[in-house]
Amino acid sequence: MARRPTVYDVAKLAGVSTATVSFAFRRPDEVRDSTREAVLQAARELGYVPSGAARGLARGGTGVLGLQSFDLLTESDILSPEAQHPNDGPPDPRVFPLYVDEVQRGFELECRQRGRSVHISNDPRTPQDVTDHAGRVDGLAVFPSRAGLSGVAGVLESVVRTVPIVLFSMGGVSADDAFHRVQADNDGGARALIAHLVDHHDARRLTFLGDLAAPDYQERFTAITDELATRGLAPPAAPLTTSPHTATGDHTATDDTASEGLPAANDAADIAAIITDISVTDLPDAFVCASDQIAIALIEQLTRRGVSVPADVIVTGFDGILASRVLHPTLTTVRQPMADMGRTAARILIEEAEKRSGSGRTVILPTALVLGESCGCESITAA
Amino acid sequence: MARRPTVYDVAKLAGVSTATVSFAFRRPDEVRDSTREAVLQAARELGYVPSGAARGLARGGTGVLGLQSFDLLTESDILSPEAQHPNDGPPDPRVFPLYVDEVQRGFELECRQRGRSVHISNDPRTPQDVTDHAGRVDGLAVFPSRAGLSGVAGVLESVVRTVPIVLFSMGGVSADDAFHRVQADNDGGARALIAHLVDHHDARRLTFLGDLAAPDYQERFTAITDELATRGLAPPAAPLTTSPHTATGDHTATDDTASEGLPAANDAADIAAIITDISVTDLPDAFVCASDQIAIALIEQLTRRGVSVPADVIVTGFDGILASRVLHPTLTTVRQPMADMGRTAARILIEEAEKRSGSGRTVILPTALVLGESCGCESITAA
DNA sequence: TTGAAAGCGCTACCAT
DNA sequence: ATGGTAGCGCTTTCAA
Repeated sequence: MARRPTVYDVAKLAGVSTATVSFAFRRPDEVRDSTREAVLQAARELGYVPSGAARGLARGGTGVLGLQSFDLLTESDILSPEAQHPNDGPPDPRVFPLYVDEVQRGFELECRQRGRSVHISNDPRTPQDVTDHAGRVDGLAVFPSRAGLSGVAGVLESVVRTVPIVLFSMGGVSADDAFHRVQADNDGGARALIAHLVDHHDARRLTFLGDLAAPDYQERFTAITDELATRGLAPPAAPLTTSPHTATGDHTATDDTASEGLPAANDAADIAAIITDISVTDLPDAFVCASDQIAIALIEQLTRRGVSVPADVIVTGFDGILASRVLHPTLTTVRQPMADMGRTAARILIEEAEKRSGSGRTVILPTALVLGESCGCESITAA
Repeated sequence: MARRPTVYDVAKLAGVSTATVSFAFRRPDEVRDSTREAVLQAARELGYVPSGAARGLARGGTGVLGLQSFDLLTESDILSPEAQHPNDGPPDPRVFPLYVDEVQRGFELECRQRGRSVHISNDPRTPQDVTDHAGRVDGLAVFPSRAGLSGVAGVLESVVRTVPIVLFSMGGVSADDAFHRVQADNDGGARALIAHLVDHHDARRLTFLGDLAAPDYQERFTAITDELATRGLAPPAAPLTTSPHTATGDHTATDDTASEGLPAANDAADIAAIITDISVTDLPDAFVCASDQIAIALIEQLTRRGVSVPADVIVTGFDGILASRVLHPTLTTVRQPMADMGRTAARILIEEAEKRSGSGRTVILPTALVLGESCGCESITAA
């Protein structure tokens, strides 16, 4: 493949200046027709592809929005081995699309509509990864992740001073900073769920499943506890306490070295262990899971051990991902408006990239209780 | 938000040269510890985020791979109005994830694994859009699309001379060029499907549904026709003939002006019209659809008009998207290894970005017949 | 180990 | 309408 031709090459071949070449492309109507044609012709002839880097440099600002995704592979850790096909295989809703995927899709759709392209970057392993990615975009949307470790999150504090950043699902953190936030109404959703479980199913002994290090999960847990208290009920059992390491998604500049040497935190593994250890002989009235994925993995495990849902015990999820509707039993869960969250984030980034206001906005989107078979509200129609 | 600090700012604050700043980041071990610390400290203090553009320019080559996606919105055109929620709503497998989404996911996963980030660009509307996007990446993967219109596809011929490009699902086109191709074994899959329909269900009168302008669809149609001929049967009826405009995904440099003024081709609309017009009184033995989406829309329409599948007529799909497994009746279809296709494309691009060999590779991945309820092979368990 | 300086390819301002 | 040209911010020899 040949060296990429440049404006100079095109200019020479077309017998014009580089300025004219640039204009021919960017301001077609400010160039005489014949000239423009000559330039375009020369460009085609040379296979000229303008360097995005050079352009971005010269103009300052690329029309690109970034999405800090994270390693989806570890997401399936709580699933039974069969579900973890490494390569291809039939579509499995337990693996895709998940929460992140739906949010990402909304983000992409909005960007598409507003003429922006999307830059998807890996789970950052070092602070450098973060700055490198941030340096390529006009704004960055970030999912919470185990990146809270090793100072990766801390760097965001620094980055946000020059690049607009919106944090997904990071409620509960000091909102008095430059970060923008987009989150779901965990509180309202969790309360509605508990109200249903208690008032309608007379559930009293609940067990909560989920790593409280995740801001979202923590919010849900708190709301659940409070809503139970309101009814004079005891807080839910929560077998998983906050991990010793810095909280998932925590982005405060905490002592990095403390967690630097830790093995990658893996709440999936923790959850998996707990699910496996659950006592089948002493079941609560309901397992209230912090996410649909956890609920699904739990049901799978319970079923395997002869416990039937919802006959023997109620199980609820949270998120409302596709799998919660197409697997059986369908999940009683709280749906987050994922696509909307993605779209909102993109919108904020686009606006903010221009206004450059200093303080962060927070948008909380409504959630909705969705009744399914796993609480006994719908009859199970198929296996 | 402050002006983005540059190397110069950091250099000055740290009391070193810009070269040292650069080294401190990119070659940490070639800089004295104390110096490096000073630089890092200064950088943090300033909220320094290195410009990706500048870096890309200076080094030539960004670690980014591009994916030319296309406007998913029009994809749902053949669905009943209810399915076309503009914003959020419960997850609907008829809308997501589709073929492109699964391929995209594979592409992303592979990139993630190989340390590349992904640049997702919109459906190009002008040749410029194509070059602009191509100019930002080290390699580009492209889906077939209506972009064949208005010369958008033609420009790829020019672009491929300087940027590695892999074409998805574009079989049947002259393979003697610089394009790399990743496609599914349409021929084998279609033949297996026909063999099943004819040998097992004794189907003889078939109707094919799908715009033959799509290379994939054309391949399937040809294989179907041939396989039927092999059995001494008549070719399938194909109510939709090739559109008058340049073929979808066609990237040969055809006369642009001819199609320039045309309204955006919309095979979805064509299909929708045909589906609506289908005579309920003169049904074939089976409707062999070019894609799962078409099959699903068809079944929806048939059901609405009192025709039951598979009791009254058999319907088959192609692709094996998630919806084909979770809706009822489940589809008898041919599955493409979508994630693998995406991964393969990424792999090719990464390798090729280095080797820069001149000629294109073509990889054909295997397909697999999947039996479902829509041909009567499985009993329908739920509505 | 660190500094000076020459680009990388494009845009945009100032002339003409 | 077109040309000359000074940067944009970073990397990378080459010297010191």
